[in-house]
Amino acid sequence: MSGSRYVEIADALRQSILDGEYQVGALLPSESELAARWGASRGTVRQAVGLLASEGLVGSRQGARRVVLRQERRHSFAQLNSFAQWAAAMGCEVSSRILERTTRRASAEEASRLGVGPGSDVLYVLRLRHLDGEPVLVERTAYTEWVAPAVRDLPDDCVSIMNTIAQDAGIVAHYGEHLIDAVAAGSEDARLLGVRRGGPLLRQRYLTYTAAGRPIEWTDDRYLPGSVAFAVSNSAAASPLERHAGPSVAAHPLRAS
Amino acid sequence: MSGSRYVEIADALRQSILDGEYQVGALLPSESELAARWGASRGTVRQAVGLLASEGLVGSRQGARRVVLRQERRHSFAQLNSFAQWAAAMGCEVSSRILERTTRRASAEEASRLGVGPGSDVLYVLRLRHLDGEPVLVERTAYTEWVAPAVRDLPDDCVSIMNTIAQDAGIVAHYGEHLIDAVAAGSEDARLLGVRRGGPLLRQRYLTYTAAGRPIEWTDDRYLPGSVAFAVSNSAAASPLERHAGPSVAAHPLRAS
DNA sequence: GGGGGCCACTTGTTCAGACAAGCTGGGATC
DNA sequence: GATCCCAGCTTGTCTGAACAAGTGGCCCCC
Repeated sequence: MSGSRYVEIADALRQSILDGEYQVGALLPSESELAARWGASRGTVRQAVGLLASEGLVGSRQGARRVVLRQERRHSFAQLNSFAQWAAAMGCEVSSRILERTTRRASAEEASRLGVGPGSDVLYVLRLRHLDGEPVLVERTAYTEWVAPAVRDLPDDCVSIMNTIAQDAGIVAHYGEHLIDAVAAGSEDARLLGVRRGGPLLRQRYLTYTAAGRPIEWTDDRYLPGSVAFAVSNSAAASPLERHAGPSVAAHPLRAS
Repeated sequence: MSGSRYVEIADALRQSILDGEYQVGALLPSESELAARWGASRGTVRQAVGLLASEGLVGSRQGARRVVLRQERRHSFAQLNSFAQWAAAMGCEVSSRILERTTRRASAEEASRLGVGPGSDVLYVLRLRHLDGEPVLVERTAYTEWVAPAVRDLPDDCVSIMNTIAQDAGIVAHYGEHLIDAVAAGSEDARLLGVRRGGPLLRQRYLTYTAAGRPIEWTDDRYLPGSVAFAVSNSAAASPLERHAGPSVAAHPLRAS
């Protein structure tokens, strides 16, 4: 693993922070010292600490040593695409059941989001997902036509559709755009989640793409309030240096259209 | 803008994308070509495109040219701290009114979040904020004792407390941690926002720090549903396996504690 | 025509060195 | 004793070079 030296260094530093070797508020060693200690160049060390900064674990100001901001682990935004992956990482037992699976004409919004013609067909899937046995999430997804064959024959209790079609059909979600807001529970939501109609639900709608920028699916997730929250760390000086890394994430409140 | 060379290059590229010179799905020039065109080294160009990637505008895969993912502007997560700044950038008229301002003992949660003793005082501020004349946000903030003097004497209609205390007292929020979920409107929320009690509200709670990691405030914002949504772009880059994160921002659904 | 392999191109990673800009602490000064 | 200034440290930016690894297209062969 670790194909990369800077990931290796970042992993070690992260572990030191998580283990409490560096307390919150403590100063990290200087880049030169870390470079010497690891036998790497300063540029490589900067990629490593840049990774940690992007995770919100450490902060930095020009001229002063880097500071430890947190000692808890945060998972990547990359996992925002996968409820199953996130739940597994949190140590929760997750299960899912597909309640409906039909091919139908795309709605105007679906067609627009997925970038297909208004008359195109999509595969509509309704799923109810549980966390530790409790129903917490109603998921409504529209898959584009070219993805549909990979999804059509999956078992109803498939835990992670994303993972499965990635392995079986080589369809990997590389990018995602998410819209998060609150919405009143509809009658179907209320019945499935066991809440009162009109009560608050946390809604996450998202579009995923392949690495080449081809849309895969448009999903509407509705969470039981209190079961999950979205956590975000940000930094004013968030200038992503050479790190390519990844996942970059840009976000901000948007006016609902 | 004076800033740095790579910011200058990023600004120019961003403008080209926004202007439609590069359409969604189009390929950007290679790094070498950009470097030659700008008379900069490849490293500097990589910093520039890394910035765009962190904004979700472009994506990249090893071996293939960078692709344009979007042509709309997205603001930085940095503005997540400031409703006023964000609204201004969106071209909306924003106004605020402080309805209550009292010094009282910190609640257990406030003390814990702000890292102060359970007996400490905080300055509690209740604000109602409008967008284009409509009330959309109820804001409840607890300021730590050392910040309180800068906030105590602000006028009731101060549009941006963050900006004002940054200019007047030099207190600048450098980092932030945000928790986003949905909650039922309480009776005070319902009265102020003009919704039914128990109806859905989008809640954003956040803690801001100075550059040195010192907590400034703990805030509970409740938005009228439909008035705003949070938008997030993510990219599952480099690491084929799980873990480590994104760049400028790390976030993910968290189980509410 | 279809399949396979080769190759040029592009991005990812790393290095070593240089200067600019901001911070900190200690010493000199008032 | 309080204040100011500076020298040294640390992070931010930039250069030029090199190799590794993945992509895409072209060409050849079957």
